[in-house]
Amino acid sequence: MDNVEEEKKSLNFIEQIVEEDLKEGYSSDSLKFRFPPEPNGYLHIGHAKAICLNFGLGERYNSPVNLRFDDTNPSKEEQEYVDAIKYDVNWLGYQWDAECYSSDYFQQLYDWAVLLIQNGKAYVDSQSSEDMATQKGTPTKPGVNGPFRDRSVEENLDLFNRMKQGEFKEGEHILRAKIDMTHTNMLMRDPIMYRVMHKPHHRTGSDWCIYPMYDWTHGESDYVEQISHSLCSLEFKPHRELYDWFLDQVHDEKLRPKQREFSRLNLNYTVMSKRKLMQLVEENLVNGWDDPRMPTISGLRRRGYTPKSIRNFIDTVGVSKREQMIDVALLESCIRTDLNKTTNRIMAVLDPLKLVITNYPEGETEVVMADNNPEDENAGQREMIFSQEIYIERGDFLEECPKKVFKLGVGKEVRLKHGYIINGVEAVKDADGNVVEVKCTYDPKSKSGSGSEESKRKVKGTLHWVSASHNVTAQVNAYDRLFTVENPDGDKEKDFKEFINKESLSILKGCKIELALKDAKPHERYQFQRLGYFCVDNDSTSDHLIFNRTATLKDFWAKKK
RNA sequence: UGCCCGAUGGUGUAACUGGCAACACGUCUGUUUUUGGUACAGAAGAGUCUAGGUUCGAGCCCUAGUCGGGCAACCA
Repeated sequence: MDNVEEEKKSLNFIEQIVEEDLKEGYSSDSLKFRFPPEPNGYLHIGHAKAICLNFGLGERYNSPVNLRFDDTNPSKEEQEYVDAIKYDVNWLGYQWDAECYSSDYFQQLYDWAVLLIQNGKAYVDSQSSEDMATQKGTPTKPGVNGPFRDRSVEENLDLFNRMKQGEFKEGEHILRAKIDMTHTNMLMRDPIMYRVMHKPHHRTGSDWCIYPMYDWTHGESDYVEQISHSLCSLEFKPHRELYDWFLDQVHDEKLRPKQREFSRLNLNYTVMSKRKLMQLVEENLVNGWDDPRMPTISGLRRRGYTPKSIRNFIDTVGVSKREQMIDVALLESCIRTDLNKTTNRIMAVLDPLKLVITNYPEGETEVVMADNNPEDENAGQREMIFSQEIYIERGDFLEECPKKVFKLGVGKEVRLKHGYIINGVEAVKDADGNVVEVKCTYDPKSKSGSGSEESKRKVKGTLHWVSASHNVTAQVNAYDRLFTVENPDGDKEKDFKEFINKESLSILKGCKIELALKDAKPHERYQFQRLGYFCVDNDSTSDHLIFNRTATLKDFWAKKK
């Protein structure tokens, strides 16, 4: 049955490539993938695409997937990021086969570089970066050979060795591959393989003062690990030629990895580059990498997103070679679908307005039963306390309420969910004319679940509520999109930060929550009836409850207005 | 004056590799509902960037354009 459905779903182009390879002789146990983040920042939803693609392939073909940290630039990389990345990948529900580091291969890479020098395929250049840039030409103009291009093997070997020994300052010498300065692909114009860097590395400490560049490192690392399919994003397409050239230099009879490229994921109303996300964090425009407004995995987690919803989202957007600009509405749809089935419903009043039921016996309370989740028969029921004074949502009262609007008004009735049907009598106002309290009457025979005729009446609106003396006060963080425009970095004139939505966070204090949540723990998720899905924040304590709004419910009425 | 990708409803992805353009999200309309949620039923919305060509037949193949993106860091 599962197979039938599997069969029906068409393969994405990467899966088709793998299938093709399998048909043409790859054994199924030769399949191996990898996810290769650079530990210089936190993972975001775009990385989730790469993670789900690679680990998804691993699951599909029962193949190992390595987690490889591409740590060849000690000036940007930190252990903190390594730890955060591992946490995120696990959280998404994936287990890597081996935890690898490009830095594990520094010695092997060095030995191969020596081999290239010996074969006349690499040389030490000793010019300034400006001179080298000039010689490199432009996309439309071929480059020219530099003066050190024909150094002898012996001299190159000696210089390269002394680079490694730390005899030179940064920028004095670099090692370049000797390919073709007139190549139409700029990347093939004698690309740099090593630079001198007197910086401690988060793993190798001060063992090295030369560090390999990405192009030289990546393919050879794939080769060492025997990765069959090395998947990366589209901008690396031109690098493939170089990837293959470098592999040619060291390849023997072992499996030869192949690089293939797919498009990045972009979401509207946010930015997705690590550099820009870093800026938001460093300039305190958000509260850290895990700010619930951030498109980072950690941000989404704190916001209340589930791994399942993210995986489902990634599955839905697909894999192709055209730049995707996905509507956040799709992401939201994914989390709603998940949470609708799994979260218990709770009454929470975010903007409380006191309501007094004048014909309800003063000082009396009673217990009413409430379903935890109408979508889940096994979710059971809980008790709520009903009393004469309760809170309703300020926005649910309109003194003069039109028939078509399902709210409480003076002379207009409404049902209190799991409670009684009430009828508005009077709006009590302060000196400025603000409504501070609403008086109403209730129909004692209309109690929900009582089975009475009165309880079965059709009433236009149903309100959520919480007893005025039986509740817990909480803070609710209501999040909105971080940017006011669909593509904040799409404007050439304006900086993306000019489009930041100043109302992206509304902190609501004094929210009244049903007593059942008084001991709610961080990460717990609930549906606040009629409002949306909420998640207990990391910093929440029983003394100071904090909820983050994950997503609102779909609101037909809000759109209507 | 170059090289490399890409182009299918508003968005994204399909189309059994040449046979009536489908699915999801979004939008709209009903039904049900003690959440203006969910569920259910239905509708609108593209004739596949353009022009040629091959073919009985082209979104798929070929040619030439157009448009969009990428390529000149001692970044990855």
